[in-house]
Amino acid sequence: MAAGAGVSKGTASLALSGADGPSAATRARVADVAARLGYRANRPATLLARRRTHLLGVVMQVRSGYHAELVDHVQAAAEVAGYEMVLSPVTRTHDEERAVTTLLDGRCEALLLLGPELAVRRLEELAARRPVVAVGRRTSARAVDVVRSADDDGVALVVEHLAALGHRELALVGGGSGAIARDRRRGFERAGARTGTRGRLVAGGTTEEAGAAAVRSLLRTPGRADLPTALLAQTDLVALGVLDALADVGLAVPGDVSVTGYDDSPLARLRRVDLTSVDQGAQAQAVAAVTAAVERLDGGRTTRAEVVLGPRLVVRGSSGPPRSAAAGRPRGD
Amino acid sequence: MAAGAGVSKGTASLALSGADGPSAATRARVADVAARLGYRANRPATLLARRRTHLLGVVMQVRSGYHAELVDHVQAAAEVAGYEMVLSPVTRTHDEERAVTTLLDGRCEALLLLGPELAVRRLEELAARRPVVAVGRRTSARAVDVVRSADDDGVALVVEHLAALGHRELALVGGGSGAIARDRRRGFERAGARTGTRGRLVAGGTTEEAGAAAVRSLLRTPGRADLPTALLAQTDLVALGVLDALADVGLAVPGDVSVTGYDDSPLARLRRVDLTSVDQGAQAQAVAAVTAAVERLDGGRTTRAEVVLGPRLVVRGSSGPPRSAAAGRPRGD
DNA sequence: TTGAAAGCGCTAACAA
DNA sequence: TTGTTAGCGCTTTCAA
Repeated sequence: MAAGAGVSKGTASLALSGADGPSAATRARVADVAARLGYRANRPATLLARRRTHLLGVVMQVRSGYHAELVDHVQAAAEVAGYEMVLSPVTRTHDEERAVTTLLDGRCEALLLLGPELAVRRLEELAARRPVVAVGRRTSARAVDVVRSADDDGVALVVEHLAALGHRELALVGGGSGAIARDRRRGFERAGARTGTRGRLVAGGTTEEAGAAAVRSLLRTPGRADLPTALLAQTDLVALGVLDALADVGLAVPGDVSVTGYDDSPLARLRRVDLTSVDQGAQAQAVAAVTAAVERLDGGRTTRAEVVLGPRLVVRGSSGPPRSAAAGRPRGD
Repeated sequence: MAAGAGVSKGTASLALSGADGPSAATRARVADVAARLGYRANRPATLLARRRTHLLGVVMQVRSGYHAELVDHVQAAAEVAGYEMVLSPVTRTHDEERAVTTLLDGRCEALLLLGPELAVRRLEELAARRPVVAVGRRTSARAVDVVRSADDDGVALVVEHLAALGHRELALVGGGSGAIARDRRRGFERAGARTGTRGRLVAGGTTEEAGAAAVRSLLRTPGRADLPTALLAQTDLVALGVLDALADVGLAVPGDVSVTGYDDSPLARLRRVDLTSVDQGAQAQAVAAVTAAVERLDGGRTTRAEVVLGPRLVVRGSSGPPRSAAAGRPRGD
């Protein structure tokens, strides 16, 4: 290739990478020969020889639609920043640790972990070696940058929306012990106090079935008269379970009960589901995550960054005024 | 690292890779030092030095849930075969051509393309350089192996299921000019002839909205009396649109009209959707695709392989006997 | 502005 | 069984 253009290997390398040195004429000649030969640099060789790789490693849950969306935007943001994204999926046979190891071995300069579930001490070990950004999840790991949306505010938006519709009895469905669940619970409680609504918590997991089970347990509770008029599910998937269980017992949504989800996943947008939900802003998170990594790599930042983005309420057909409120008001307001 | 164990670099390399040569004692010592130092081989260097990379490149549509499922299984199958999977996602900023280029530059030994949309001549160019497997999509490209499920048989399964329920008037919704659509149409027509059902085609795309539009156009057709009693959507997503449009006009499913989808995506499994669909067997396709690649790489196969897997009907709540059949039979059969 | 040469961290062939 | 050596295909100094 270099021989074909009558220049040395080194000059060809400079010409192709666009570095300054070679004259315009040489540049053109090299580009020409390269194109004619279909020349492409050997990636491993380039990566080995270069001082820096400009590789951003991303660990994603391959089955997660939300992660897919993030990855899409990270890819774009990385390119703008002059980096290349390398994907390492968590699958049935490759857990998160393995995914991270693959990226490290591949000489990625920074790690973007989507919804990481690694132990805090492991995160800290990693962060000691290179920039680590946790996306979508709070972590106490020092030196790990965090990009997430304000889960408490997100739930608060929902509570305020429901309160404005006239709901007074709310229930938060789902939970668990994670940081996300904790934040959402806190937002729920504070917003409840602020809006004068009564809120209760109903245990539940993160699956459709868990949502359905939560509703069934709620219906078994004595004093059915003061059932909540609105159910806030912690994720869209849980909300689907809630919707199912309500349909099973003949309760209308939003007539008898309003239901909301969280994530604004493609599911929520389906007309058949039409779920009021909370958009966490995948693009903004992706951009912030790439920015955080690049700031450490090129900007010399060494202090911890925590970027908390504002969520956005997306109102759809699954939430409406409660029966009592509708009855108590003049028709057609 | 080699120094630490008191052996040469070469011996250490052999010991770590498990090749035979080093004695058990040396092996242990090297493993020990490596573990203590947290030594990990530099991937680009390894890839550059090795004769073979044992890398299987996979191009996927990052937003596709079906591709995600395939990737999950490909990862597992590749590992069993002694290969490593490298993912190259198609995103908003990286088209399929770019995704392929990335894999080629990275010295992948074979390419698994999920639902490829590259031109036939481009596929042939690629296949001239290394094994290429098209997954889920027929192609006339010579030398490109194909792994797909029998789309005609899949639709035929649905037709037979509906015919057995008593349906006589069917409609296939969706289509387009692709190979997949063509196969499904053919299966629809042949199975229709075989089962004595009358089938019509309703144009439609591959989105939810297209499904809804198809139903609306069908309802505008004069002679509403002989509307089809069952609608076969070409994908689950299209089926969702169909379900919505039917609900809009107050037609019950499956009471008034039965609806079926295709893909058996997570969507179809949602209880709120509960869609009769066709499972294409992601795991079997993944295994077949990896096998095809490995046969060429290690088995010396040079003839084209086309693996056509049998789809599986998954009956759910969206299909049932037509009103007329139900009325014509004794109650409770 | 260019060429020559060293070296990135490994593997693999060959000698010992 | 082990050490030595020569690359793998690039990038990046340093001289010219």
